[in-house]
Amino acid sequence: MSSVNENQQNLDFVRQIVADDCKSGKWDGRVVTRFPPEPNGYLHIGHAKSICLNFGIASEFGGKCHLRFDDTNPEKEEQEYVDSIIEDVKWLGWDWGKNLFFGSDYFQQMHDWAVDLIKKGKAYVCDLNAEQIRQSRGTLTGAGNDSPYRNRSVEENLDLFERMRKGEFPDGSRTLRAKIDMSSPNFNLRDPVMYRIVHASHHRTGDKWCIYPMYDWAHGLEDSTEKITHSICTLEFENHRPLYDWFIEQLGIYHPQQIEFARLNLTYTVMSKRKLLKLVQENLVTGWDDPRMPTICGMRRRGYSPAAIRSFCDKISVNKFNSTIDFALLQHCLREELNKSSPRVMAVLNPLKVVIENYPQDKVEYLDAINNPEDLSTGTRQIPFSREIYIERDDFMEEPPKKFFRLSPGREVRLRYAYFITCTSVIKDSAGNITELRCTYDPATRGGDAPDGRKVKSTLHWVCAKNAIEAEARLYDNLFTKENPDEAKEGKDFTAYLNPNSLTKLAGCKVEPSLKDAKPLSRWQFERLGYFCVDSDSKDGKLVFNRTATLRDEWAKIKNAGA
RNA sequence: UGGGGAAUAGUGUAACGGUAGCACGAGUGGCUCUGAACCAUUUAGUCAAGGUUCGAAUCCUUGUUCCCCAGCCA
Repeated sequence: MSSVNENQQNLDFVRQIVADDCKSGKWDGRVVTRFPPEPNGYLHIGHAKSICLNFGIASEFGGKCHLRFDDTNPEKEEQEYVDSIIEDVKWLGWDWGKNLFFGSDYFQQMHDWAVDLIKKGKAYVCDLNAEQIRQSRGTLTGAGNDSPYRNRSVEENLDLFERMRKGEFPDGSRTLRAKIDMSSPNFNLRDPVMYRIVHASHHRTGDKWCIYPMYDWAHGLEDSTEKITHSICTLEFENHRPLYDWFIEQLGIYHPQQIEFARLNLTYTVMSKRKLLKLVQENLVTGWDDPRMPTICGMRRRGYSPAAIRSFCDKISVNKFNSTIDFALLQHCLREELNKSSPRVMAVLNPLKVVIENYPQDKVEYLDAINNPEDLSTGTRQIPFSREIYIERDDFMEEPPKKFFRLSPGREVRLRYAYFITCTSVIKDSAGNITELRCTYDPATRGGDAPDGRKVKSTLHWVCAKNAIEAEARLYDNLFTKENPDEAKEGKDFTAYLNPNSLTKLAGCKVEPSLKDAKPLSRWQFERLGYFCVDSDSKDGKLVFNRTATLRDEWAKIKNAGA
C-alpha cells in the first residue's frame, strides 16, 4: 500500500476530490469505495479500469473498497457470473477482505424504506402498464402527464404495496413510483419506478420476493448502508445523480457522494456486455474466455499478467470525456511487464530442418542458456544440440534482399547459445519447395562467440530435432478489422467487421525440451518471436501455446515497407 | 427542440493566471548472442472568435463540435 504524498501533483480528478475531502475532514478521514458489478456477464478490461480506480484509491488513501454485487434483476443474473467476477477481481490482485456484499442482502431494508417514503407521501402505487408509463412520460421538450393513480391515499398505497409484495398481482401490472415531478427536464425525476413486480427466482433470495428494486432506488441505498464515501460510476449516470441524491435526502440517511468518470474504449474491440454476449451466443468466438476477447478471463488465458493490466489502467488515467485508447498502449504495457517477468525459451513455429554436415552423427551436447537476461537471478538452463536442428522458415531466404540479415546460401549466422553455421546447400522437393538446409558449423564458436573476433549479422533461434517437443501454437490478431467496430455502416452491425484472420492455428511447432512440464497459464518468451502462454487446452504430451503478443519486429516493418 | 456533461500533438494524459510537459505511436541514429530490450534524437497540440490581464490552455462572453437522457435494464 502506498500513501498519497501531500505534495504529489497530477492527481486525476477523482483522486483530487478524495484528497480534498481527506484534507477537509469531510468524511472524518474515511475513504470507502466500492466496485458494484451486476452479475449478468463476465468482467472485461473496461471493468478493470473501474476496479483499479476504486481499489486503487482505497489502497492509496488507507481506506477500504467493497466488492458488492448489484443483484436487483433476477431475470438476468446468475451465480456463474458471481463466481467469475470474484475470481477475476482476485486475479487482478485486489483484496476486499471481509467486505463482500450483495444488494439483495438489503432487500428488506429497502422495502422498509419504501414504506417510509409512502408514509411521507413521496411514493405511490401506479396501475399503469409499461407502455402507458412510457407514453405519459412526455418528450425531451414536453412535460409528462401525472399518472391518474398519483394521488392515492397513503393508506391505499400502503395496502397495495403490501399486496404487491405478497404476490397478489401479476408481473407488470403495477409499480411503486416516486412522486417527484412529471415536468422535470430530467427524465429520471419524472416519477421514476422504484419497484416492479417480477415473479422470478433470484439466485440468492430464491422466491422470497416478487417485487424487485430498480437500480436508481437500490444503488444509493446500498451505498448508504455500507457507509460508502465516494460512489464512483460511469458518465451515463450523471443524469441520475439528482435522483440518487433525492432518495437519500427524502429518507434522511447517510449520504455518499456520487462521482462519474468516462468508461474505457479501446481500438479494434467492442466493450459492451451486450455485444460480448452476442459474440459468445452466436459462436463467433469460442466462449467468454476466448483469448481474443477483451474479457479478464480471455486476457488471462491469452497470457496477460495482472501487473500489465494494472499498469495499463494506471497509465490511461481517469477523466470525464469519452476517449478511445490505442490498443498499442495496452500492448506496450503488456510487453513492458512480460519482458521483465517472462523466462526465455526457444521454439520454432514453422520448422525448417537443418543438417549440420560436419557435426558428429550421434553426438548430443548441452549448452548453457540464460533464462532471463532481464533478471539474471533466474539462472541458466542447459539445452541440447545435435547434428539436426530446426530453424524458423522465415529465417532463411534463398535470394535475400539487401536488409535481410538472416541465413542464406553461403552466409554465416549464429545459432543462439550454440555455434556459427554457414549454409552450404539448399534441398528442395520436386515442386521446388525448400525441405532442408545443409550447413557446416565452426566448432571454435561453441557457446556463440568466435575466438577470432569475427562478427555475424544475425542470431537465430533453433531447436534440436532429436529432443524437440511437438506443440501447437495459436496466433491471434485483432478480433476486428476496424478501429471502431461500433461505427457500423447502415444495415450492418459490429459483427460485419470481425477479422477472419484473428486466429491462426499452427500444428507441428517444435519447442525446446525444458517446456515439457510447462503448466497451463505459465508465460514464456519464445526468443525472437513473442510472448506465449500455455493454454488450458494443453494435455499431457500435447502442449498448446497462445501467442500473447509478438515482440516488436523491425524486420517486419522493413519487409512491409518494401511490399 | 428540453436537460445534463465535455473539448490540449495521430492517440492518451499533465500544467490549478507565470517556460505547454509526459507516455504511446511514428521517424532517425547508437548498441546488441533476441532485427527484442536498452540509449540518444526528431516529429507534432491548447475547438473558434472576442474580452479581462503585464501575462490566459486556465477567468468572462458568444459560437462550434462531440457524448448521455424518453427500460417495469444496470
